[in-house]
Amino acid sequence: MAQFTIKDLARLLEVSPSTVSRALHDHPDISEATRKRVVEAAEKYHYQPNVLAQNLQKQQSRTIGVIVPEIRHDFFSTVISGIEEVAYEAGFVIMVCQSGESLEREIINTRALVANRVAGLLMAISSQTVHYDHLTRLLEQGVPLVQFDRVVEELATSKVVIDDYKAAYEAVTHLIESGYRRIGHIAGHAGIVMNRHRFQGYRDALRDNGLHYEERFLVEGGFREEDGRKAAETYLAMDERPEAILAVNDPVAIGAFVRFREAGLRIPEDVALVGFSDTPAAVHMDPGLTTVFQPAFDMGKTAASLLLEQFKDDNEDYATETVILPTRLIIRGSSGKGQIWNLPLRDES
Amino acid sequence: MAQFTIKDLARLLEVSPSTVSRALHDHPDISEATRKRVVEAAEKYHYQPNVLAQNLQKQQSRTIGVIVPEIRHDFFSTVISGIEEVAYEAGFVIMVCQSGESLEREIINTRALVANRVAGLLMAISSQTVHYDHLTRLLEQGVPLVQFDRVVEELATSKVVIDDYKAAYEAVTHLIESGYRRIGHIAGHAGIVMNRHRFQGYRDALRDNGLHYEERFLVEGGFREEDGRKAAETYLAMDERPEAILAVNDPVAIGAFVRFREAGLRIPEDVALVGFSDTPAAVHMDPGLTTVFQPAFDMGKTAASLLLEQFKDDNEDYATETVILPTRLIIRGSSGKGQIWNLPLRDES
DNA sequence: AGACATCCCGAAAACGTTTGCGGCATCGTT
DNA sequence: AACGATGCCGCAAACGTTTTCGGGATGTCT
Repeated sequence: MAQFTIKDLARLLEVSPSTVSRALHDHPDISEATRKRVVEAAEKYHYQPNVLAQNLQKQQSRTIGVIVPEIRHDFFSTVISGIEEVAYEAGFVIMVCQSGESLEREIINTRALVANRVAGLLMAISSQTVHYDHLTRLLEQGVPLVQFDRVVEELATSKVVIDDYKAAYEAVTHLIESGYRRIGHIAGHAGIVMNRHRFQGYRDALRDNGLHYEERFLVEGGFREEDGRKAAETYLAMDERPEAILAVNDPVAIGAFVRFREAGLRIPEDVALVGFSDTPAAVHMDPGLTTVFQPAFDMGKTAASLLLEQFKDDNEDYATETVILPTRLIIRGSSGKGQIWNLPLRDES
Repeated sequence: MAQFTIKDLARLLEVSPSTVSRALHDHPDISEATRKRVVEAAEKYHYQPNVLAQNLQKQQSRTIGVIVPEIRHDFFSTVISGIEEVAYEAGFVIMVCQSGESLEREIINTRALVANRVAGLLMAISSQTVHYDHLTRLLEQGVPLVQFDRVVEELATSKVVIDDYKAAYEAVTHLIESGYRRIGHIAGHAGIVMNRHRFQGYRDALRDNGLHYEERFLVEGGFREEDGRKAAETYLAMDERPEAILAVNDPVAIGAFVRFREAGLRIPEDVALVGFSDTPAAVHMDPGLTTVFQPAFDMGKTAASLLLEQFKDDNEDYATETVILPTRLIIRGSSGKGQIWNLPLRDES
């Protein structure tokens, strides 16, 4: 149980711990002969450096912290996958926390991660994050932070997002071009900028196409399938329903999809649906769900890359950067008379 | 950038570092007065203990390592979610790595995690893990390890799995009771015990119902949708096809599902399908995919709990425990004339 | 008044590394 | 032969904690 340390190794080889340390790090002061001797002995005795001690001494660690609302959500787990990928390449390891959409827990998580002296932080804020004292504190302390997906714009950090406005705009434009006129929107909580952007894109697309925005067709909810069901209920209770609906994300779209089906409505004849993020399930719906593909994996990779970048230039004022990843509207059966069975289209880059 | 340490706090309060440390840990030797003084000052100056230093000193950390094949897979991300949940409750933080189904990377990951002195390890082995030297090494070093889902049985660790044999047995029995006779199986790589168990369950269910196993109906492949497609190709090329198929997991089932559809086959009339693990997409297929529900979230929770348990009794020989989680066959349209649209049924416990 | 226990607190070592500094050989140069 | 340069290595401090040990007050009891 007691670990095999650098001192033990030194004793066995009858050299000083300093020599061992230097030998293992290819320090020029060490002769080739002893270097070899040390390295071989280290191999033989399965010496494994205590990273904790190293980090303590070097005053920096090679772990990066990640906080997301829910790990199990397809989108976030894919982002994390991307993060781990580049972290692994760079010799980093990741610590992952989920806030469960709770501000309190998000705060505790950030505390825990900086207490663990992560080299930097990657996060997507919870939907209940109404103030950012914990994040500004991070910046004051000089902890590198880059936000992704759900970001607070006011904060001077690097960000990687998609162009929610444009994506929503294009999605609605597509619906209009497909002949739909009364177009509704199941929005997410307006506290999150992302949601406001999507809403604005929706609204402007209507305006630019000579349609006017009708508030009664706007339903606000959460991010889950359940919220989509509820929204569908609301629409079903109307005497005049929208012909097409842009949902804030896929689960919500799917929830509405299922509820409409249960009510006997045909998709897309009675009501068309467009989602957001291309969940694996989207392609397998019947008809397939038209949706805005979000490059989740890429998002994770670039967010992590941005953070690593930031590590290098340790000049005080690092120039923050905002990367906007391209989205792609994937048109399937739920929004027109088009094709039904599309092949899966995911980012594997 | 320089951290605010316990020494700084001590200097400001004109006490010794020892006193500060003790005060922050509610040590009885400290008077209530100074305790209060210290705690308030710590709060005021945003003192955050350096966990690295603590861990180094205490010779133990409060982080647990997790290694899975792929984070982005729905099943694993759900397991991780469960792990994080109980880890969070217990004041632990998790380090997550993915092996990408590569043995080499799995080895590197374990090395990195023990180098980081995690308190224990939770892992599901990769499909290419053909030897376990790295794992036996762990046990020799006394690193607590519990395996889940994909386990190597020979290893004397706690495990949490499902009864793959029984689940497969029941699934096939269900197919037989639904009137199917020629039943095929798209198996996973036989190197993984889980796959062998499922195969045995499949085979025994046939035997116990007076049907005999026909090797031509067994197709071996991987875990991904692509593998399901390929398997379907194989079946399509046969002059006599199976009437029903048990797939090793949902993605594979879905891949086959889609391919069969493309070939003009009707499901379940021309070919019935049963999957494994109840992916979110399964319920939204049309017809819905019959599948064996695996309590992924629960699996993560119990695996983590088992590990925490092991931390407590630090007696040398901890009694390893194997927990078998119950599965449930969720019957949907793909395996009979039954109901088509089921509501989502997932573990949220 | 002495003995003793009790209450707080500080000094210092330890956890496993890394690294600046200095020292001893050896070698080449004059 | 004396000198400086070079190559190789060890000493010891440091990173931020925790914890053992002990010690100085104060209080209590004979």
